[in-house]
Amino acid sequence: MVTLAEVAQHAGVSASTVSYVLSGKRSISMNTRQRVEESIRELGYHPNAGARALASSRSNIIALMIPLRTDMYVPVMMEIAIAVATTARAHGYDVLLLTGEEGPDAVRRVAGSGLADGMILMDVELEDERLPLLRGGAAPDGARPGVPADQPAVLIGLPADTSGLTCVDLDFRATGALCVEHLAKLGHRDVAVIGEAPAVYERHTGFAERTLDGLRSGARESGVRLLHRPCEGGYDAMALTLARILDERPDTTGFVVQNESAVEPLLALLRQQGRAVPEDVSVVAVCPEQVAVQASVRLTSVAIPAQEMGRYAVEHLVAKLDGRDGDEVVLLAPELTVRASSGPAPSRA
Amino acid sequence: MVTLAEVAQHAGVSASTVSYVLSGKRSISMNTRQRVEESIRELGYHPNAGARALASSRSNIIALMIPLRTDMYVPVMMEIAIAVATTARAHGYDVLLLTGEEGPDAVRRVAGSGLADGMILMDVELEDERLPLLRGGAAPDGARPGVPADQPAVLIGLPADTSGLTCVDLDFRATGALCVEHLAKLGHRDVAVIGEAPAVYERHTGFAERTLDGLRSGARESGVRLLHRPCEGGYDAMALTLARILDERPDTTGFVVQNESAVEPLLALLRQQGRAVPEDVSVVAVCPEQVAVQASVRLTSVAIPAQEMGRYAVEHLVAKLDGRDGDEVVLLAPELTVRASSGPAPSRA
DNA sequence: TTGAAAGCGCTAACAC
DNA sequence: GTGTTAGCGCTTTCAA
Repeated sequence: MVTLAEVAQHAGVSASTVSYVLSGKRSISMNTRQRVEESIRELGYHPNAGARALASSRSNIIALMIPLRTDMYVPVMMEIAIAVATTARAHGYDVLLLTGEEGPDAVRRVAGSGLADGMILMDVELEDERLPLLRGGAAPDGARPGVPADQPAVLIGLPADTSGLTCVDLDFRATGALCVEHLAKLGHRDVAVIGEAPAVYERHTGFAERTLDGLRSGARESGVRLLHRPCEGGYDAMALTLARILDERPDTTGFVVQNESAVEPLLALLRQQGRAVPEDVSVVAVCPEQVAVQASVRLTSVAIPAQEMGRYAVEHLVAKLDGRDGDEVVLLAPELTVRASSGPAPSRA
Repeated sequence: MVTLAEVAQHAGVSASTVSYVLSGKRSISMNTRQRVEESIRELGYHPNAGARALASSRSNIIALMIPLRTDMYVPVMMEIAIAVATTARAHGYDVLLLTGEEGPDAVRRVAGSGLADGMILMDVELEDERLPLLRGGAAPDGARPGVPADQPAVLIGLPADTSGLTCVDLDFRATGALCVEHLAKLGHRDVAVIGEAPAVYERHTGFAERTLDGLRSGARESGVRLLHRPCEGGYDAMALTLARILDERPDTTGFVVQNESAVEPLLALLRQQGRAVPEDVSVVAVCPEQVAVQASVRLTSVAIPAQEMGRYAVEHLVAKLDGRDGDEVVLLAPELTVRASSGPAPSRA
């Protein structure tokens, strides 16, 4: 293994000079810099991560905590993870992948061991157990043992109480409102919402409830009747859900879907029943762009900006680590793209 | 920050004793052990990862390199990643997430810096650029600069030349054979294969080509006529592909699909054309279990054992790191589950 | 069964 | 613009 000392010797300079060439923290003469860089290349030197972390108290690693379950938004998760990894690298950080499995312990472990300099949490619940560990130093009375004052973190998602936290998310409230408004403007009076699996609501994931809020208040304002039904993914579950909906509200002409794995089943079922999209019924989806354009009917949809969220999260975290940035809640504005699945409500029979 | 020295002082023992309590590398009296453990708990001590890595030359981190592109198998990737993370934790390792973006440089960087003790590579191409860096110490003439003799690694996927490498994968050749044989036994004589996107073949990803091999040799043996068409995901692409297939081989009654995002479109299109599944045509898929059971017709399929591959990869890697295991190629036997999408070929008109 | 002490490879004062 | 040096917190001989 090549060490910094060996590089220094090879280049005929001191160890610190090599270190400073690498970090750029002090000015180096043209000549010296070149000799050092040449030696580095020639010897194939790579700074030792452990030694660096020990000496500098910075690991240059960001931890990303992803949900263990895969009952929702798998492609979104993946896209976020990739965006996080890519953006992190661009800022000189590597990414440590944690699953939700360990829960709050993972936060303690990673923060306590200095494994990562900061963390990004996905799938945040409204009252998330991990949050107390992350909130800025305001410990009520004295330090809690084993809990560092303040672990720099960014949440992707919005908990109930955001004080002392930095969060990034799509504005799901506005998203919900936008969806009903679109349908209302087209003359739809009865709208059904096909939501995530019941489990998603039960664990009080913020985004699902906030979308519902937005849908409801939007419906109130535009005089639309709303019916909300959670739905497991897949064809069979969707068939049952749809039957129930049409049973309770036969006049339903608008659908808002927030469940990727219900999209295609819904379209297939509507086709089977002879309900044309968008002539008889309109469908608006909240889903990744790719799902919307690959569906059997190109879907009017609000895209989930996965990449953007991942990028934002990293950039805010890096800013925080550099002391350039404080707590902040960023809600990305939803954008509704009209495609082939929504149109004017049919005139009543 | 709590250090080992502080714990030692608190417990009234030496630093090395605390270290040995933690590592279990030498026997400690009941009494001492308990005092130390008590101090650790009381002070909320977490060993510093950097210091540990520096002193022991082991980071206890496994690097996982995932593909950057998301043109295929997203849920599979995700499932593997989660399985890797979970299994790694169970063995005391954390997981560093690398994207394919950096290519071979990532291997050099991670290996050279001692950031990770070993790596797991996904999406391996037949002639992968990263492989020369991983192959066991057999450098032809002298060491190559910057390349450690042997970076412990496990591939998920199979390159053309597996010498000096450890690999885990589904036996895609057998998978292909199994699929045609199933259809052949049911009396199908014309089978069409709907494959991955052309890009997947162009970059010579092993699994796609090996599946095709298996399909072809299976077809030869059972006297089945085979037509293979790559296909981008989505409804429109599938429509075109299907039209071409039925144009060239109107008697096609069997389909093998190896492209998740073509499955549902195919089923919808067949329905639209009045071809009943499985009465008129049979469909066999190579896809994750979840996709098969959630489809609009429950699919006869060969499952992609994502979890199992992830787990295997970690366990082999850990064994290697402990010097318990050498190079090895493990091919998991495919299992075909018969569901509702395949049945006897219709008698010829 | 335990302690003392020498590093691991690097960073960042401090000195010139 | 460059060199010297004292740690960073842990592991692991060596010695008792």
